Amino acid sequence: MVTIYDIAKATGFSPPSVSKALNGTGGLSAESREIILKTAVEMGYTPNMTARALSTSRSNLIGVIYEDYYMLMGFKHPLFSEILNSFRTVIENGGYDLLFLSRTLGERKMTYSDHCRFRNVDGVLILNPVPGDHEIFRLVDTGIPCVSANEPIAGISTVITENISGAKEGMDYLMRLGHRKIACISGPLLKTAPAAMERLIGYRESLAENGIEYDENLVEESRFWHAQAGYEAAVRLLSRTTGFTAIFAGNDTLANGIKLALEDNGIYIPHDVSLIGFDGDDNGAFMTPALTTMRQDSALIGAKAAEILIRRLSGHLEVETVRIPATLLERGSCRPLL
Amino acid sequence: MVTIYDIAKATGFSPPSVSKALNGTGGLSAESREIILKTAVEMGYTPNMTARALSTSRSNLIGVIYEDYYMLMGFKHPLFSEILNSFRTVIENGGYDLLFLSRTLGERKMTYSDHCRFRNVDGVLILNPVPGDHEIFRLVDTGIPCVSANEPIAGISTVITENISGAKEGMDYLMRLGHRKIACISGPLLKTAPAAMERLIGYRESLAENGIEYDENLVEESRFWHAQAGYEAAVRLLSRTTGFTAIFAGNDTLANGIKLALEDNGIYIPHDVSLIGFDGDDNGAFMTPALTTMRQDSALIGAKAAEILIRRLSGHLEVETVRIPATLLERGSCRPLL
DNA sequence: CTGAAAGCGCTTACAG
DNA sequence: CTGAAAGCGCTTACAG
Repeated sequence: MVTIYDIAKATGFSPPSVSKALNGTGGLSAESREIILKTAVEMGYTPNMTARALSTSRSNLIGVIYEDYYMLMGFKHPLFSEILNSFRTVIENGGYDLLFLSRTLGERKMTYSDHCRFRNVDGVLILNPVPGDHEIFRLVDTGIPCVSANEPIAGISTVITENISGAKEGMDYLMRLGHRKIACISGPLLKTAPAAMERLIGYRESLAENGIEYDENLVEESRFWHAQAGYEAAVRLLSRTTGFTAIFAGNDTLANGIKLALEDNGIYIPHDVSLIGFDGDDNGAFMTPALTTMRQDSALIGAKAAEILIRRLSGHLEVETVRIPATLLERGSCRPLL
Repeated sequence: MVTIYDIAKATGFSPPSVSKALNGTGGLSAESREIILKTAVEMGYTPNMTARALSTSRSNLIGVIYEDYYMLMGFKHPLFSEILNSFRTVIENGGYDLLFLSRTLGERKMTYSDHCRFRNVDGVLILNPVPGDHEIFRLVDTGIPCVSANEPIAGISTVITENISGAKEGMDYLMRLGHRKIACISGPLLKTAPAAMERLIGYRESLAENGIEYDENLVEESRFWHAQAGYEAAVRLLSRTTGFTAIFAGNDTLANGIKLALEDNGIYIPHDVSLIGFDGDDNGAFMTPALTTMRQDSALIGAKAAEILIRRLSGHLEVETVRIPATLLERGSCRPLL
């Protein structure tokens, strides 16, 4: 392994001068720098980030909190994995590496903030925490630069989908197709993970604007976000009423479960009932008919989060909440009412 | 930030003694150790891995090569993401953290092996490389401990699905249902990523064992692994012949494209043609009918790969190839022939 | 059982 | 413009 001492010896300069040449810092004559850089390349020098991190206390490491408590799919999660993809691309272009934060180190328990100190992490992306986890707040309180994706957290910047207007837009689409009796099967209505609540607000706003009275008989809350929960919620809805021509689902996975429940009751999509989802999962394209849905721009969310965090790390302290619009992805699960 | 010097000062011991107590190394009286450990807890000490890594040249960092050149889904990839999930769990339990290896550092190009040196990575999981990438071989040649998942690489341990017998088992299932004219739409037949070839071998073995002649008219190679490629391959197949009652697909995503192509030609599954996939993607459960498939045990693959790498890092040098069986996942896309 | 010394590879003031 | 000194927090021989 070649070090700056080797380069110093080879060129006759001192280690600090080699360091300055390599980093482009400090005053150094252009020729000196050129000689040093050339020699470094010739000798196949690779900087040792561990040493640099120890002396500068900057690691260029970004911690990621990715737990996926609700879907238990981990990296398979259709939405968060996509956010992570684009986050990774942008953050790597910025010269940072990703490191997953966990609460254990071998057998030992540790906190996120322990892990950050342990690895000297520069900043954190809070992507997929356990909802309501107090450790997140404690981490934020340590003052380490954090950014959150798709979940608002007090005191730090957040990038999140325009859930309210997105849901409203999906409802407006159903309205344009002539639907008036529209059921809603929402995700779990938690304050700590407000997407479901926000989408329900959008549902109600659209009803109100279209002069339709809110009917709580048509609204059902699912217990989780997965397909099975959607199925069960749809069964509960159907046990009360079938007086609807369309269903607005809290997300795509729920929508799939809902579709199966309807089919088990002889109700077919889109012939008997129209169905719209939220997210734009790839899964929806595999359904027959393919699922019409409000697509979240996960790639943009991840990229924005990375940009904000990089800016934050270079001293930009302003806290901001960026809302990303959802867009209608028309496929085959909604039909116009005659 | 509290260091071992602070603990040394507080307890009256020397820094080396504190280090020994913390690491459980070297001779130290039980009482001394106890005092030191207790003080460490009281003072809220967290070890600084950067410093430790610099002095021991072990980072407890595992590099991951995850490129996904063929599906371009990144972490959304249904198979590799699942392998990564279980790998992450086991590797973290072993006291290691994950770090993604890339070929760029900010604007600078770098090799995987540069990145490993840069971060002082202890070992590498080769999960999802660009097929045929020479850099992989160069990395392996550096002697850094590597393990590969789902792709055999000379000189290092590999964990990989039993593609041949898995494919054969899927075919045998179709045979048991009475099918004799079975088409095959394989994935890209590359030597550098042999899954498709192995599954085709299984297809042929089953034919042979059942006394059926191989008919190349019934076999079509798709250009990629995604649904669109499956669609196109199915169109090519249909332009030649419709004389088959079942299709064996190279993977689940292809199967979905194949299904759409058949439907566009008025051929329905499973009524007119039975269809079996390979992988066990969640997507298959969203199809109507749900896709029958040979399920790869991704969770086991990832866990095994992590165990092997951990053993390798503790000095176990033996190179092994572990084959994991695929299992039949019966859903609704195959029907018995009367 | 315990500690003084040196070192891991780099950077940061500081002095010239 | 250039370099000698000290330090980042830890561990590893080595000596007592």
